[in-house]
Amino acid sequence: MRKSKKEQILDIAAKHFSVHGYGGASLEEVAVEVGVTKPAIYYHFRDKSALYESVLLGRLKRLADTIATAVEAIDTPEERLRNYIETFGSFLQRNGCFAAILSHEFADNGTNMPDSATRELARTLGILTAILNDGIGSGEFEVENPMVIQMMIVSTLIMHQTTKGLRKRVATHVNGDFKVVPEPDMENLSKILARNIIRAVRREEKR
Amino acid sequence: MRKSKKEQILDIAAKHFSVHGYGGASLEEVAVEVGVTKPAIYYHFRDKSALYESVLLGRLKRLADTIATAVEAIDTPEERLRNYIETFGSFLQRNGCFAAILSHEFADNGTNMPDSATRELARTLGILTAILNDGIGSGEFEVENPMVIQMMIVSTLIMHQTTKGLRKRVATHVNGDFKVVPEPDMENLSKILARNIIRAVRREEKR
DNA sequence: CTATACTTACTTAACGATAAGTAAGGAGAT
DNA sequence: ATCTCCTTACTTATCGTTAAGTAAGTATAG
Repeated sequence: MRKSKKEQILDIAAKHFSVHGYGGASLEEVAVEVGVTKPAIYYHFRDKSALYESVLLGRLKRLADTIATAVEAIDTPEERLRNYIETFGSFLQRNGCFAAILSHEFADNGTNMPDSATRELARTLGILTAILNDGIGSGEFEVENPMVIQMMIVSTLIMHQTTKGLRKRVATHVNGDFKVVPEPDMENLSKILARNIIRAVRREEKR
Repeated sequence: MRKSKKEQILDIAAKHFSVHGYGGASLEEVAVEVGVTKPAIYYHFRDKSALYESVLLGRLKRLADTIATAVEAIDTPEERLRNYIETFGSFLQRNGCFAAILSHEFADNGTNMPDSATRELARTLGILTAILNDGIGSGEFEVENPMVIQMMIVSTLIMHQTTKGLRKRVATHVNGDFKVVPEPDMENLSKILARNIIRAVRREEKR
């Protein structure tokens, strides 16, 4: 069965928000790509911010749910941490526009984020905090400041996805004589990141 | 001696670009805050993109220079890596608007970045790549993919600076029963980050 | 079975605000 | 008299948003 106009608007809008951010996205352009006129959007959504909230909140809810169910079955903090990072990464990969939307939101310091969205974000980050605290409590982890580990994980995953084009341009100017390492795809990145994070938090005496 | 109008425009524009990004910043608002009219900006700069390039390039050049001179005197890869991260961090702290401008640029995938700017960014990142490769060559480091380490460092430093307000809002919704760790300031963050990164890249056998 | 009433899902047209950019002119110093 | 550094006044384009109208479908009453 074909998608309803409302679903199409949500999909196309997500794409435009991810490329241009909330302020930069044009409802006119969204409407044209959907094949309707601009006021048709206003029939389905109260205003631009309501459309944005709908786009953002759905993805944030699914992210938190996906991670929560993926992580709950696992026993050891180390494996839960690994799973958290890899699940986060594969979610970003499966939901193409999502990382870029978050990226814009971070750059804007959350100016256009409704409270409902920060709530879901808090849920996602809370799971990570719990994992880290578990590991610290059991003596498996040694963490100076969990927030720093959070930033290392979340910002790396999101930035990797978002800055793909920019990195390609930057690589043009690299005049190193060393071999260029191939760009990891999202799945590889999250696995490598997970290993690096675990090396950083694992207790020294245990190694 | 007082600042010239041109310097004032550059300063105020940097602030506006950092808050709203390239597309979101209004030259009218910049002009009002400087105390001139909009065409006065066009007297000093060809157009909006030229003003932006001037703002961005100056900072990127100083960043690369600052890091290059800070790092060159140091011998061991580990200490050079630590110094790179801490110098990067303190530069971001001293240049308030810079992290947010970069953050917007990353979110936009470098759409508004002139080639001159990607060149300087490549210089900054090239120094880091060289340090990592040195450490790998001498057997002190064990790195799966240097690009991942790069992302972990750069994105964490920038995101920490940029998302301060958002993190505060998110923290409101955290319903954990564990004690809340105090937010590290930029100096502490870069020190903690440096220690974490070094734990991640230091060779296992050497520990 | 059909006329009436109402809803759904839009379109056309236009509003006020604001954006980047420009042409022309003027004040003040050299 | 000319150069520097602006201002006034404007154009063109686009933005989010709203008002008003309409074709098509559905539920209901007679």
